[in-house]
Amino acid sequence: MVIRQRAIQAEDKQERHHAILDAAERLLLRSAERSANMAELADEAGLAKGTIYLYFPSKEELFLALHERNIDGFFRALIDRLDSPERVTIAAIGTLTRHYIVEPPLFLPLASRCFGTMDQNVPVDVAAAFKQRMGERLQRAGAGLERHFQQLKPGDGVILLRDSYALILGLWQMVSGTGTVCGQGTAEAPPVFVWDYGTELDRALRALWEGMIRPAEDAAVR
Amino acid sequence: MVIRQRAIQAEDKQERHHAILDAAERLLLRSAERSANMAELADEAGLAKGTIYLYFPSKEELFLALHERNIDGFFRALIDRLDSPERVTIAAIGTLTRHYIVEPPLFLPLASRCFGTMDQNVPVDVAAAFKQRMGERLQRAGAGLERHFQQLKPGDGVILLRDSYALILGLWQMVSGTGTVCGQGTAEAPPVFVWDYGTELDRALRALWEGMIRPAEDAAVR
Amino acid sequence: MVIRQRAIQAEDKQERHHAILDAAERLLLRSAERSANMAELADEAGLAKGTIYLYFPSKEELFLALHERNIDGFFRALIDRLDSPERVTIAAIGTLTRHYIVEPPLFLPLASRCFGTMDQNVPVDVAAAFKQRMGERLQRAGAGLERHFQQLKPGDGVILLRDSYALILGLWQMVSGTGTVCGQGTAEAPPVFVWDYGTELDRALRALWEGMIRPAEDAAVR
Amino acid sequence: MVIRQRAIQAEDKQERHHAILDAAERLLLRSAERSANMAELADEAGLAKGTIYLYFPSKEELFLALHERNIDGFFRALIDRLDSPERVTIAAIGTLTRHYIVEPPLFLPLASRCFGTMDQNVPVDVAAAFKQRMGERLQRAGAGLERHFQQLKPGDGVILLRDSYALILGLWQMVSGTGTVCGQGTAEAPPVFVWDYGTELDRALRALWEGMIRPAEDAAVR
DNA sequence: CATGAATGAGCGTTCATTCAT
DNA sequence: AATGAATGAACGCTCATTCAT
Repeated sequence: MVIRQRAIQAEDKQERHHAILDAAERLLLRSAERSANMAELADEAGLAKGTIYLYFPSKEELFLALHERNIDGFFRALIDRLDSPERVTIAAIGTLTRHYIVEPPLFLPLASRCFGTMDQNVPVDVAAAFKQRMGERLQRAGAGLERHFQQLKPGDGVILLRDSYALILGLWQMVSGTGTVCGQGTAEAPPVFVWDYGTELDRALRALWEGMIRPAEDAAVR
Repeated sequence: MVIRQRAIQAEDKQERHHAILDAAERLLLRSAERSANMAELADEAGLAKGTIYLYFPSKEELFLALHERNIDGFFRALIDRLDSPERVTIAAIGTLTRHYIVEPPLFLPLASRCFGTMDQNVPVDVAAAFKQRMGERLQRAGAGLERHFQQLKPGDGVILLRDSYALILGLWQMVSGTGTVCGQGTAEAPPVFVWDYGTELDRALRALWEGMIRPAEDAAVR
Repeated sequence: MVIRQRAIQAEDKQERHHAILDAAERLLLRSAERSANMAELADEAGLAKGTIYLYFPSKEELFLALHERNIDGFFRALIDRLDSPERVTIAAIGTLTRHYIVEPPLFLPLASRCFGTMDQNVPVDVAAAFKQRMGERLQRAGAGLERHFQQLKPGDGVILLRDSYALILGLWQMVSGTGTVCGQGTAEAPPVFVWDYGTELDRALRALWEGMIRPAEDAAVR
Repeated sequence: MVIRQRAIQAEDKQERHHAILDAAERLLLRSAERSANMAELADEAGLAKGTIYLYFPSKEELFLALHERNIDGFFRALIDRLDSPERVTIAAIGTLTRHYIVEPPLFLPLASRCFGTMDQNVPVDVAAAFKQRMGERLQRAGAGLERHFQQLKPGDGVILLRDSYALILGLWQMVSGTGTVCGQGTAEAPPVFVWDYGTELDRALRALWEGMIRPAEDAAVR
C-alpha cells in the first residue's frame, strides 16, 4: 500500500479527487471487459476502500464524476474555441470532437454506462444537478455556435450539439460491440457490410451539420 | 404457482416461449428501476425458475430474445409495407417508427441494456448470429427503401436506417433519464430548456431523411 | 431419441437394467471429471429421464448397483476359480485382481465414490442389503481361499481379502489424484518420489499375502 | 451474530483462521450426513459468509486446509518423537496413530472427502503445493523412521508410512459406513462377522510393520 | 410402460458499503 | 483522515426427482 499524507487542505482534497478519477480511468481502460469493482479501484488508486468513500458517496457517483470530467474537457475546449474571436469552421469543431469524444477509448463506453445506470443508482438530486450542469455547458456552447454560424436560428446551436451527440453515441452503440453489423442475404449473393465507426460518423455528422447550417446550399464540410 | 398445461407440442412450446417473453416485458415495464432477477421473472411467468431455463439458456439471452422480438416487429411491418406495391411516404415510415420503436415504453431501454451488456454475457456465436439476423433485416428494409425512394443510391437505404436508429437511440438516452435536460444560467435569468422526446426526434429524423432523400431540395416531410 | 419397445417380460427388464448400467459406465468413463447427471445418463442410455427411475429408485442407488456389478464380476471369477479342483496360486489371484479391479479404469473411482456418498444418500435398508450381499461374497471367497491355502486359519481368508481390498483402495486414493505425491527437502537436495500405482500395489499386496500365508517362511510370490 | 473484534494484527488473523477451521470441524462433526454449506459454516463461526471468504478462497480449499491441519498434527507429533534421541517402539507409533488419526472422528471422513473432490475443485497449483508439503512431511518422517529402525532400507520409511496410511484409510472405508460389514450364508446358519475398526486395523498394521521391519523374524509388536 | 416438461430447494460466490480502529 | 476487516443481501444457475400425458 502506498503511504500517503492526509489530505487536509481543500486543495489536497481536490487533488486526491482527481487522483481517484485518474485511477478509475486507468482501471476501466485496462479492464474494459470486467466491470471494475471498488477493491480494484482502491488498489489502483493506492488507497483503502474506505478512503474512496470519503471522496465519493458511491461507486455510481464516482463513475458519473469521471464521465462529467470527460464531458467537461470537451466543452471547455469547445467553449474556449468559440469564445475566441478567431473564425471557427465546422472542420475545427469536428477535430475537437474527434479529439475529445471519439478517439478517447473511454468516453463513449462510459457515457453509455452512465446513461444506462445513472438514473437507477444515483439520488435524484445528484442526477438533477448533473443534468443542470450539462445544460449550462450546452447552453454556453450552443450560444457560441450561434455566434459563429449566423445561419443558425436562436436555439439551434443547442439542438445541433445535442443531435450531434445523440448521433455520436447512438452510432457508436450500433457499430461497436462485436464491431460491425453484418448481413448476408443468401449463399449466392451474400451482402455483407462492415462499418468503420470513424468513417460513418463523419458522414452522418456532416449531413447533420450541413442540413442545419447551410440548408439548401452546397458546401464542403471538411 | 399458476397451474398450466405442459407444453408438449412444438406449437405449445413456441407459445410458452412467447409467454415468457411477455412476462419479462411486463416485469421490466413494471419495475424499470430494478434489474429484474430470474426469481421475479419466473414468478411473473407463473413458472418455476428451472422452467425458464428450459426455454432460454441464460438470463441475458432471454433479454436479447425479447429485444429481438421488439426489433422484429418493427422490421416486419416496415418490410411488409415496403414490399407492397402501394406508394410509401416518409410520413408513413415515421408513423411505423413511432408505433413500433418510440412509443412502446420498453423498446429503447431494452435496446440500451442489450447494447451495453450483450457482448459481455452472451456467447460470441449467439451474439454473431443475432447480428447476422439484424443485418439481414436491415438489408431487406434498406433495399425496399431504395426501391421506393429513387433518390437513394445503392447502399443508402441501409445507411439511412442505421443512422435513423442511431439518432433514435442516442437522443432517447440524452433526453430520457430524469426525462429532460435542463439548464439555467443564473438564478436571475434561468435559461431552461425542456425537451419532448417525440418532438425533438421528429425534427432530427426529418432533417436526416430530407438530407438524404431530397438533397438540396425543399420538401415538406410530414 | 432411440425408439425402443416396452420392457414387459421380466427378462427384458433385466436386460434394460443392464443396459442402463452399461450406459452409466460409458458415461463415467468418458467424463471422469464431471459428475455425470441424470440427463446425460438418460441420453447415453437412449431413454427418457423418467424411464431411468422406473429401473432405479435414485441416482445414488444406480451407481451403487454399477459398483456392485463391478465387484460381483471380480468375486464371480474368484469364487469360480477357487471352487474348481485345480490348484490355485497367489499369482493367479493377483492376475484376477489386476484384471477385475486394478486395471478397469472405473472400478476404484467408483468404489471411492460409493464409499463416500452411499451412506448419506441411500436408505439404510438398501445399504444394509448391499453389505449383506458383499459379506456373503466375501464369506464364500474367504472359505475358498482357506481351502486352497492350508496355512490360513479359519476366518483368515476373509480377513486377507478384506485387507487386500483396503490396501488396493487406500493406495489408489493416495497415489491417484494428481497421480503422485512428491516431496523435496531443499533446493540442494530435492528428494522427489514418484510412485507407480501398479508397482507399489504389487509390492504391498505381496507383503500382505506372504505375511499371512507363509509366515516366517521365505517364498517367491509371483 | 456473535460480536467479535476485528482481526487486525497478523496474529489475530491466524487465530481467526484457526477459529474458522474449528467451526468447520464442529459443523462436520455435528452434521456428518449433510455436506455442510457455507451459510451454516459462517453461522457456526459466528461470522458473515463474506468474512469466511476473506480467509479462505473457496469452500473446497477451506476443507483442504482443515484436512491438512489434521495431517499436520499427526506428522508434527511423529516427527517430534522421531527426532528425539529416545528409543522409539512400534507400539509408540501405534499410539500416536490412534491418537491423531484413528480416534478423532473427523480425520478419516475428511481425508476421504478431500481425496474424492480435491483434484476437481481446487486449482492445480494449490493441489500441487498441498502435495508438495505432504511429501516433505512424509520424507522427514520416513527418514526418522529409518534412523530408529535399522532394518529399514533407505526409502522404506516413506513406503511404510504410505502403506500404513493406505491401510488405515482403505480399511476405514470398508468398515465404516453402516459401521460393519455383515454376511450370513443362509437363514439356518447365518455366519455374521462384525468388525471393530480399531482391532482390525491394529492387526493389519502390525502385520505390515512386522513384515517390513523384522522380515522373517518372529517378534511381538505390541 | 415410457416420456420429458416442470419443479424449486439449494448453493457458492461477489461486492458495494459500513464502521471499529 | 485513513484504513481494511466485516458484512449480508443478492443472484444466476443446476439437477435429482416428480408426474401429467
